[in-house]
Amino acid sequence: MAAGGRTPRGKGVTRDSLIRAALRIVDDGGLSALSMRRLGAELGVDPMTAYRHLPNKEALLDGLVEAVVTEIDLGVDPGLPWQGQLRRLIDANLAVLLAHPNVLPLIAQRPLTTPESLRLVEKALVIMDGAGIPRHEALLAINVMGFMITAQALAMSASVTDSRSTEQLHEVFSSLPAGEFPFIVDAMARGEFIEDYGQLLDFWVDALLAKLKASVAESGRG
Amino acid sequence: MAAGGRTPRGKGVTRDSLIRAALRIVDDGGLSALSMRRLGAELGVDPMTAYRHLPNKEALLDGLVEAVVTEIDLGVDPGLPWQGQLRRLIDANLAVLLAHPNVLPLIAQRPLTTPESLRLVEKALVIMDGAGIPRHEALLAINVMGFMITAQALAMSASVTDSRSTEQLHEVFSSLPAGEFPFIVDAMARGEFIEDYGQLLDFWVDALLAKLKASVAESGRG
DNA sequence: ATTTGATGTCTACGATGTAGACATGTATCA
DNA sequence: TGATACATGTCTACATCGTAGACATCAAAT
Repeated sequence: MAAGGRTPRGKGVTRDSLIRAALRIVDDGGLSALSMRRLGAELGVDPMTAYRHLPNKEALLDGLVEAVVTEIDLGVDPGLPWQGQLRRLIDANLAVLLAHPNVLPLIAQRPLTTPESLRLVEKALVIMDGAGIPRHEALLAINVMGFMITAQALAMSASVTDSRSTEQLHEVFSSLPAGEFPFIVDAMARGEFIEDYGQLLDFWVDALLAKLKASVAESGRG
Repeated sequence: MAAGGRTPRGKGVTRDSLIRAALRIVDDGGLSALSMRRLGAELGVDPMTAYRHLPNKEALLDGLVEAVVTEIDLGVDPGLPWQGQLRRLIDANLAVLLAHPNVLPLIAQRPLTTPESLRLVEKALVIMDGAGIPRHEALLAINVMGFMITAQALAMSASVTDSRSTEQLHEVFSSLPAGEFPFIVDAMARGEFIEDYGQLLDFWVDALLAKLKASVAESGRG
């Protein structure tokens, strides 16, 4: 049974099927729903089976992050100006992270040095090089982008998921000593606190692109 | 015994002493070293004692974050230009995070809406208001600062702590298919990858301050 | 003197990650 | 063909975790 070219030994569990099962569990149950026992159950298999394909749970989590990062669509229209190309990359990255909000805490804590995320880095380097941005500045910008995209995704998903963030947050703000936090209370009263995180995205992307543009001008002069 | 004005019931365990003990444990054993049992041992007390002062472990972790954030020195010289004042705030914040690198994963995952971190927000708002920065832009900038300071601290502490980041990272890079990642490999060969994270800090702070300056100019015109 | 409430202790439960021995079936080689 | 090795899945077991719930102790309030 289990059709396929190769005769599959056992029940056909692989590193890949384990990671995809884990992603399913995390996507609709949160990180805390993912235990090795639950993972085994998802595949109808003994919990210990996973350990034939992964050294430990940490490796499973690494695989989760890798799987999500691989989903990022790196296709950008080379006809766009470099700013537009970078923005596309950012949006694509953000979209994927928001599609798997429960994986975000993992992504936030792992270095972005896996081969998968390096594809993204390479792409950004190509774009920036074409724009005449000095290599050093490009690498700095890539770091900032990586951090901010994750942070942006965390903020956006938290504002949707957490019942606290929208509801209890207002409560916290309302009970602030107005004498001690005049500006915050005032901003709160005027409803100036950020609710549209798209504005936050535009803000920092704009700041970053402006900085890069300036560095092009400078190095061009030199 | 246990001198003090009030007659202390029991062994003098308080929410405060628990959190300080927890911070000690985490600071020199990592987050994984912090268990309720270990916490009890640190104070020479039954593990369950903590539950008389905290509803659950989550609350303990919240307390840890709160304790660290409270350490931030908010004193800035009002004689400095507003850019310098903001930079001081950033540096002070960063310094405290780096003093407790093991708490960083917690900070990265919690919303910055605790009363303690609001003191920092208020301070930043005051400075920016004095500089004529529109309230809306100020709030956006504060968000970016919060995220980037945490990310910066994570990057800096990881480059020190993780044996991977300095050592195995070079190994990963060396074994890259040069045909597929020409720019990365090239940058690697020239030693252009970031090692001094101070440059990263300067880079994004500069980008942010420039953006704010521009928004002052614009709103002044309008 | 009696009650009350706060604090600390003890025991116990279910869940977790994973080590180690064992079973089973396929591929390899004599 | 039969013997051997290896890969895969299973089973049992253990230490550790967070924490519920009953109990003990003792100062403060009545």
